[in-house]
Amino acid sequence: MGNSSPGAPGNPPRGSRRRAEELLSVGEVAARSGVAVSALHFYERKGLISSRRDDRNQRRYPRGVLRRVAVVRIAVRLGIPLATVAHALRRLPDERTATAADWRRLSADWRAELDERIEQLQRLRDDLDGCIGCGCLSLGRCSLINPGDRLGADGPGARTLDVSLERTGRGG
Amino acid sequence: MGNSSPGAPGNPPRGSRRRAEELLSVGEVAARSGVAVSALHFYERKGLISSRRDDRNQRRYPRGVLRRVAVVRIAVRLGIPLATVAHALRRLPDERTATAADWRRLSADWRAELDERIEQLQRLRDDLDGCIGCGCLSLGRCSLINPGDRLGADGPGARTLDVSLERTGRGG
DNA sequence: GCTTGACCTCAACCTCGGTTGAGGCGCGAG
DNA sequence: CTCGCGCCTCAACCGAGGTTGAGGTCAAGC
Repeated sequence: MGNSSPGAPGNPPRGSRRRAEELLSVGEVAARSGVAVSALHFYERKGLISSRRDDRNQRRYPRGVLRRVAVVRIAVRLGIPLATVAHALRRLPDERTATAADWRRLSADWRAELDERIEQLQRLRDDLDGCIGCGCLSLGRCSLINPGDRLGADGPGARTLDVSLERTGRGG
Repeated sequence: MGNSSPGAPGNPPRGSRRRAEELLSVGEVAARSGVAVSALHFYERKGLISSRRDDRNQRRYPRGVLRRVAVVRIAVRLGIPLATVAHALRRLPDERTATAADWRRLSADWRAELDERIEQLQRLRDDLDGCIGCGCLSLGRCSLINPGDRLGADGPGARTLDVSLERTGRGG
């Protein structure tokens, strides 16, 4: 990132002053969105955005792409996997630039996700608070942990640390 | 995971009934903590836990390792990088099994981290709420996004989407 | 006395969200 | 004419957090 000035000296909208319908080059999108060109390519491969090509095979984006990119960045920050975002965005028309209702649906969905994640963290925090209170991340009593330490001195073992919350979803 | 029954038929605490000072085999730690053996090896490589070896070169863990593992799992769920956790845990004595004060310090630190992360998500949520209200993830007005879409029709470009929050810390 | 099972090591592979680099095209400026 | 840049493609790599597999040791059990 951090190359030339805006306005892209060289090629983009040859012989026209900027207009509402104007198409953006990848560099312009990068500059305006703050997202690296490489990331835009990546998003395109992942089906998060799409482009037409001009006579020189260069990507041309309708301005609506800025919204999409913004949405993608937000989703990433919310911890939503790109595949999920791609799925959601695929229901939007490529060209229609998406209606208010489209975005409303997405943002409402993510709001729910966010709520859930916040709640999980808050539960975790409350548990942690209990532990600070007792001063030991108290095994055996603590709701965060409950392996067989003091408790299971000889018991039938295999208590997992599983503390509700399954959203980490790793393991490949 | 999900192999044999607890008690590890084969080798572990040969010829002794379980006692408080007893050392655990890696399989036992795995069973009791719910963490895969491979992950325990991994944690050891990363300096999160440590083991002694018995006469057969097999890992033997003091029971305190269960606490450490629990703490590691919690930290992972909090989104704290293992390197950070390792750093924190390195200040604890390997053998001393850690005092209440040790854990208190850690949990207080992480509580602060957690608070911060919760706040970030809440800010995000509030912003998202505004967007649901206006129905468009409203570019140009929205505090989530502010690229040069309707606003910057010809302006000096390069508004990034940067929305406060730097803690995602990616980019390798 | 062979199999089974827990353990060992080391190396390779996985997903996710990208970045980096090599090699090439085409255009406009100097 | 050459330079530089904006773009193109494709492939490799990064770091995090592990998992998987190959190849070997050792003690117990049938």
